Amino acid sequence: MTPTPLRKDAARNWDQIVAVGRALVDQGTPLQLNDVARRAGIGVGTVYRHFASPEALLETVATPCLEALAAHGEQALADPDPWRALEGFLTRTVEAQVGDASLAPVTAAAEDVLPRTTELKSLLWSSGTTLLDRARAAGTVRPDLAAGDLVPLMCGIAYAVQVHGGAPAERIDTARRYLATLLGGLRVTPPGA
Amino acid sequence: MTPTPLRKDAARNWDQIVAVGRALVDQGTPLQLNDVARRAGIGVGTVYRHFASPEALLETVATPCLEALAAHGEQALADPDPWRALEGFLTRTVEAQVGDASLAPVTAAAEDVLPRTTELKSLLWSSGTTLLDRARAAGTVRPDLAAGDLVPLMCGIAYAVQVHGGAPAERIDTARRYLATLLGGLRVTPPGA
DNA sequence: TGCTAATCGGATGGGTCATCCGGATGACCC
DNA sequence: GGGTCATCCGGATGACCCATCCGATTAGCA
Repeated sequence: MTPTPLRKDAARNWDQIVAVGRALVDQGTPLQLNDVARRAGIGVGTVYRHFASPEALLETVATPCLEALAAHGEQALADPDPWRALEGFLTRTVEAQVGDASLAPVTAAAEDVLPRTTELKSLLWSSGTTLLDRARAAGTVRPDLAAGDLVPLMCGIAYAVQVHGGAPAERIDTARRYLATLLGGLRVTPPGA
Repeated sequence: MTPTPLRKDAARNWDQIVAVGRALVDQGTPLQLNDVARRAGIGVGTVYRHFASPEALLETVATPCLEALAAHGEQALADPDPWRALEGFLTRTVEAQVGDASLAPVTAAAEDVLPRTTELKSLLWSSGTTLLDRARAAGTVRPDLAAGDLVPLMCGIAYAVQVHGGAPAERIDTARRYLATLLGGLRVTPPGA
């Protein structure tokens, strides 16, 4: 799977670049490869060789979180309650998007630059689609909601939280409130039914 | 109100610039003043004198639509049915955001560059707040939704529609579906109650 | 028609971005 | 342990985009 195991110094620099990228993302600074190189104490050429574009670095930074989400998505399929499974899936996904700034742009992007990202997103959407289909078949969600609506709605919630602003702790609370509102609109039959 | 009535050629150029800006916005091209000048057949300096930044031009382009929304907002206050008034207000606002690409960035921006924009947004938010408060007092909306949530949620819907993509006609349909879902989550008592 | 003040509009300087190539270094084999 | 080679490092470099400034021009007015 790894065509060339990467030389020792190259691997060290790779880690360094990703670490700086993660730090920049966390503090909300837009990724500029020239800037990343300066902060990492590494030549500009090295950074551009490892990551052809800021998007490539961003996707790399987001990969671990995407992997966790994809894993949780597959695991949610085991839940016998269709509505609870969908609810948990959406909750976890939205909270991850709000908590990790690298996720929102990657999930909203129509095109990916890393194959791994495409693969993970495909897995994640596949889980979401199945969960939504199951819930619809059980009659617990609006029938006019298609699988293609799942991603936009989650991105919309994340964006709404961003527009609302506030401290990180407050933002998670906001996200939960917005998601609860949306879920209330998604659900057809009351929870007690 | 108009400190200096603007010279004839200056007014002509102003109109020309706004027209080009409107055209660019409609076709989804990001506003670059240098580019606007070239397309309008006008010197770069002239464009920068009329509009200090791309945001200023964007806000100018969006102003007519904002004025219409603000007018409708005040008019909605006359509706005796609190829920129907709020519903109509949100519907009109979201549809305008989806139909006019200049609106979304302006409404989502925390800071404005034109005083007129700030004034119109303030009017609009004021109407929205009143409508929401009235609906909450009537017990027809979730009690945990604050006035500050109105703008983020509408921007979130508009963003979700954008992520969903598709042709303009399809986008309005998508917007209506998303808004219906959100409204279903907002409402506490069924419409017939 | 001539004067004045405002406007026009391109040439110009600063800044950012991505690339390229000579020097250096790690990996492998003898 | 030493030599050879492929790979990597990293800053200097060129191209591009943006915003400003000032000489030339034109509209408004007596």
